[in-house]
Amino acid sequence: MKNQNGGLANIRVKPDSYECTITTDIAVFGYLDGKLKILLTKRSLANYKSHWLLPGGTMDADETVEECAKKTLFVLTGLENIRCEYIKLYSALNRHPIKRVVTASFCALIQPEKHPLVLTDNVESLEWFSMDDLPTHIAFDHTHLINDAYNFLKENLEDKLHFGELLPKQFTLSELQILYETIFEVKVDKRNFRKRIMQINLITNTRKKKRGVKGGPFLFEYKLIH
Amino acid sequence: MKNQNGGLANIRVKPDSYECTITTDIAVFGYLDGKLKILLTKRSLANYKSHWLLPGGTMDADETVEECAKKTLFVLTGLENIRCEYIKLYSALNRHPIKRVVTASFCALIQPEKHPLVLTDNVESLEWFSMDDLPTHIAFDHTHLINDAYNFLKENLEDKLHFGELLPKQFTLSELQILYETIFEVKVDKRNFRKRIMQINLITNTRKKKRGVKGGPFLFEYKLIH
DNA sequence: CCAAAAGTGTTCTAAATACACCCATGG
DNA sequence: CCATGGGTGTATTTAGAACACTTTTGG
Repeated sequence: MKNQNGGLANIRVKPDSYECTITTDIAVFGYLDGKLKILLTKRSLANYKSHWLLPGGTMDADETVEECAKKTLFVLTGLENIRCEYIKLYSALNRHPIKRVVTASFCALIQPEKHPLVLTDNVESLEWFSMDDLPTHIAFDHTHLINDAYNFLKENLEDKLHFGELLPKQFTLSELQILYETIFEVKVDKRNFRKRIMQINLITNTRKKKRGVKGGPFLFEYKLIH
Repeated sequence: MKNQNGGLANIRVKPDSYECTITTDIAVFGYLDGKLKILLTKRSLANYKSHWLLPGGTMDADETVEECAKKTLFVLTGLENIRCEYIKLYSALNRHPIKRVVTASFCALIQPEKHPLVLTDNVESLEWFSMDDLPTHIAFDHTHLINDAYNFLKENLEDKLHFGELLPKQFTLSELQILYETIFEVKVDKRNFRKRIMQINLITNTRKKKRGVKGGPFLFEYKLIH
């Protein structure tokens, strides 16, 4: 029990108090080639050079952690206007080999086809990895961050079943079901899945049929406003 | 979109990067006089002097946010060996009138009778407040932190119904039910409540009867190991 | 026309809810 | 002995799970 210096807790402006680098990392998930993928960057700097890691960076004085996560994502990947959700905070002491760093992690869902990546010299490389085939060399504690993000994604989807960003604007119920089964690694009954998804009342039948597919399935889309 | 300086995101050791004060605040809930209460401290320093706020303080270089929350709680209130859970992170720019501060908030449940408070000169005052009768002058954005903590508490209890720390080791089912009804501000059916709580299989009937109460109710306690 | 995928309804089971009386104890 | 609170079971409703056949379309 250190630092019992009187009133420490209330002194939020104490000039000599410890200050810490805050970083953000963002787990961007996409659905590609029938697989759930995550976007990783290849590190070009010392400490874990050429290891893969989540896109992330240090927070500046004039931005919230969420703004930082979005800005960093743009700088590193060109991705813009992405909705992201805060996951959790990592404050263990040994996270970075050289310097103490506290990290806020975020999660985002996008449709890779609609969001082309832009490779800049800010990263050595940029790639979508299948969740079941992640690279072996991952920097820092990002293996944990990735797993935590995947679990967060599953919990959130299970509650809300809002996959909107992972699919094209219009999609068939089979496509939605396959996405569900891919993410959760389960098989579900078609009728029960449809009953459940329609009950949630988030998607609507456009009455248009998708051409080029046997059976002539209807196209659905997410309802506006929520 | 500022700070597009190359490789910023990967440079976690960049020497001139912004560093920020991190603080923790902890919402300690207790059940006293039939009401759910929260422990607040009275601020003795400039900026919101004599306003009430959650016990909190700045994180040091050698501690995680959770360690900081526990240490600070001890320093300010004498409370020790309290289990606490991380709630969320606050990083808005205007949270403190003078200095940028990023705060991690925590939640804890204790039984006030078992944990006497120790008033030191670290705080001006220290008091349990009913959740439905909070003081009017609350410092910083702690009104939000308090509400967020209360909602967090409710969500967690609803899932797990683990009130262990809020009651004496042994308690009657009526006491447990009244606590439930107090926290959630609802009335529930006695038989259904009992069915549900016994189904969860977290508490066990000691077969001892509580004396001094009409009807001679049995005393229950939480099972060990979980 | 036929193979492949889409669409659709009912039964069964489990969980949640509504509801009323008798029993034990303290005073 | 009586007033107060404690203890208990059943019937109903609702949500989730299991399950098979017909229709539409592409090739």
